[in-house]
Amino acid sequence: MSKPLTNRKEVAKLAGVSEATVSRVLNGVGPMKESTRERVLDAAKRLNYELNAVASSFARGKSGNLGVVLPYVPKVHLFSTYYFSELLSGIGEAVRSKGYGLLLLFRDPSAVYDYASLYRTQRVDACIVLGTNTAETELEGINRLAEERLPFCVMDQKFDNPLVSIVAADHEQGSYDAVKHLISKGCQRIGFLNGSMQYSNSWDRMSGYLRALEEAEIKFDESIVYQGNYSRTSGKNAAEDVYRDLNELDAIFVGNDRMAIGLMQGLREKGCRLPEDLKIVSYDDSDAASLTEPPLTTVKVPFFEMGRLAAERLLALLADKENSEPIISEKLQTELKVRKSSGS
Amino acid sequence: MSKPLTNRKEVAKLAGVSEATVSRVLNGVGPMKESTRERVLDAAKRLNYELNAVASSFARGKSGNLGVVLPYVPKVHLFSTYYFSELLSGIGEAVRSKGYGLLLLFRDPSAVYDYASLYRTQRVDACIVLGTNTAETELEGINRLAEERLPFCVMDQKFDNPLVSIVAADHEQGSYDAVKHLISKGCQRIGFLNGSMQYSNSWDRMSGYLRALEEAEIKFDESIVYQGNYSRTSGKNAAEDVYRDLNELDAIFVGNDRMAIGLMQGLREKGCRLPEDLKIVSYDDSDAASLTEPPLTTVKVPFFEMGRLAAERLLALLADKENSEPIISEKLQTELKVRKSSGS
DNA sequence: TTGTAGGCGTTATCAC
DNA sequence: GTGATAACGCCTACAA
Repeated sequence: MSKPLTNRKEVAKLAGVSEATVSRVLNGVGPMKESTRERVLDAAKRLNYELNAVASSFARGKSGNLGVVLPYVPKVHLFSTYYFSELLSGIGEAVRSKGYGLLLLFRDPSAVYDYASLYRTQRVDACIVLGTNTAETELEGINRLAEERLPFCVMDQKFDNPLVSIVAADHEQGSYDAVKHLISKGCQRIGFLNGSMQYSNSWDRMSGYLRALEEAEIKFDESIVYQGNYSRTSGKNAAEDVYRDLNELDAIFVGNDRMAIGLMQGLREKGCRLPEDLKIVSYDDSDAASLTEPPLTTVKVPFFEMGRLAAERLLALLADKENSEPIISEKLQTELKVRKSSGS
Repeated sequence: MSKPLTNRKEVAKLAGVSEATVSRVLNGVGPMKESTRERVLDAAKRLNYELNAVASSFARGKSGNLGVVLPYVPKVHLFSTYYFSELLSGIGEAVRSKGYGLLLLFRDPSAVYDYASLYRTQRVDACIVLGTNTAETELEGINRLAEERLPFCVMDQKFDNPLVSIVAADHEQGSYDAVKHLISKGCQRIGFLNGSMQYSNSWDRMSGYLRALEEAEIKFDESIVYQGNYSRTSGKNAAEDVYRDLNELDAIFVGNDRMAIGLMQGLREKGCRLPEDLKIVSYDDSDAASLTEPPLTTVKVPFFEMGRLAAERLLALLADKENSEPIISEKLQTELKVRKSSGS
C-alpha cells in the first residue's frame, strides 16, 4: 500500500529502454538523446513513477538528510521558541532548496549523546547541533565528532577545539552596542543580568559589556552583576537583588528577553516605574520584546540567517568532497532595536 | 569517511556466526542461544558496529520516518511559534519513544502539494499535516491522501471526508467556556474578533460563542463580530472598529492571543483602559498571554498532547497492519485560564 | 537454534 | 548514447 506502486523496471519496459537509461534520465546525468528522454519521462508520468528515495539513498550510501539535534526536556522550553523556530526556518530553507531532508533529533541533555552514531547508522549525512554547552558530557560528544572529521556544525557556542565548526553571532559586539547605547543615554551605573556561564555566548556578552564600560572609563563593579539562567523565572528572581540596588543603578543590561521580561514583572510588582526608575536593554529581539510595557530595547540576532548559513555551508561541504575544513563564522552582525525600555 | 566503518559481514566473521544470526541478534527477533547472542553483541561492540539505518529501511521497504508537513512562507510566522513548538515537542516525544525518525517537510502553501509523493518516494511511512485550511488546493491534496488510504493525520482542521484522520481540540466547548466566563462576570454585550474562516476551528469558535449567548438568552448581534486573520496586525487593525463600538461593548472574545495582543495595543493607543473599558478573553494560552498588561484570560489548548496523540496513533497504525481506520479525535479538552484581562 | 540464499530498487562502472 | 551488471547492507523465508 505505501510501497511504491511501480519501479524502474516497469518504466524501462514501457519506454522500451534499459533500466540504466531510466536512471540516467531521472537523475539528469550523462548524455542522452532528447527523444529517449521524453519517452522515459512520459512513461514515468503514465505510471506515476518517482524515484524511491530509500533505495536511492542506499545505493548512494547517503541518507540525504541533514540532522538537527536539540536538547529535549519534557515540559521545559529550553529554547525561547523564537530562537528555535527562526533557526529551524532558516535551516529548512537551505535544506529544501538543496533537495535534502531535515531530520529532527531530540537528545537527552543529561546523558552523553553519541553524535557519531547518527553517521555510523547513516541516519544523517551532516548535522547541526543546537543548545550545546560546556558541560563535560557535551564536550566529549562534540570533540569526538570533530576528531572523526564528521561534517557538523554547532550553533552559537564556541569550543576550544579548532576542528569544531561553528556559526555564531557576534555577541561581544552586540553587547557592546547595547551598553554603549545606555551610556549614550547618560547612564553611568549600568548593571548586568547575565545568563548561565556554561554557554560561551554568556562570556561574550560579558566581554562586550566590559569593553563598553572601559571605553567610557566607567569602572567595572562586580556588585552590580547578577546571575540568571536565561529563564523568565530567573529574571524575576533577580528582581529582588536589583530592587535592593536600585539607587545604585541607572540602567541594566540583560542577557536575553525572557529574563528581562521576568525582571520587569518582578520590579513592577515592587512598585518600580519603568523606564523612569531603571532603563533596560536586553537581547534577542524575540516576538515578546515589543509586547511588553514598556517595549524592550533589545539586540536583534539573525537567527534565521544563522540557520540558513550553517545548513548551506554544511551541504556545500557535502557536495564538494575532499574539503573538510571546519566552518567558522562567528561574527554574524546583530542590530540594536531601540524601544522605550531604554528611556527615549 | 561518513560511511559505516564496518558491516554485518565483519561482525559475523568475528563472532563466528552467519550474517543472518547477526541480524537476528541485533533486531532481537527469533530464538537464539544466549551464548551466541553475547558473542555477537560483543563482536559488534568491539568493531563499533551499528545497524545501517538506510540499508535496513531499504530491506524493510519502510523509511522509518514520520513526516511533519508545515506551510512555509519566508519571513512570515504563520504559526504562533508557541503552537508550532508545542506540537513538535509532543510529536517528538512519541516518535523518539518508538524509534522512529522525525522528518520536517516544508510546503509552499500557494501550490498544490503532492502529499502522496512523500509515500511514493518512500520518504515517510506516515505524516502529520499542520496548518491546512479549506482552500481548494488543500482539499484536493488531502482528499487524495485519504482516498489512497495512506496513513496520515491532520491537526486541528476538520474535513467533510470521513476518511480524513484528524486530531483536534474541542474549540466549540473552549469558546463556549470563554464566553460563559464573561457572562458570569456580568457581561451582556460581548463582541467577537474571529480569525479567518478558512479554518474549521474558526467556525467551531463561532458555534461555541453562539451557544453561550443563546444559553444566556443574549441576542446575537452581527454588528459586533469582527474579522481578523489570527495575526497581531489584524488584531491591531480591528481596534479601530472595536473602539468605535466601545460603548456598545462590555467585553470581547478574541480567537487567539496574537490578535488579542494586537487589539490591546491598538486600544491602548486610543486611550482605553483595560480591563475597565473592555474585558477580554482570548485563546491559546501562549507564552505571551501572561506577559501582557493586563495578563490575558485565555483558553489553554493542549498542543503538546495533541501532537503526541496524533503521532502515537499513527505509529500504532503502522505497527498493526490491516487496520487503516481513520483516526478521529476531535474533542481534546481545553482549559480556561483566568487572568486579569477579563476583569477580576 | 542457526545457516543459506534470494530479493529490495538504485547507482555507477563498464563495455558496446 | 545506451545496455548489462556488479555492488550496496540488510531482512527473511526456508532449509537444515
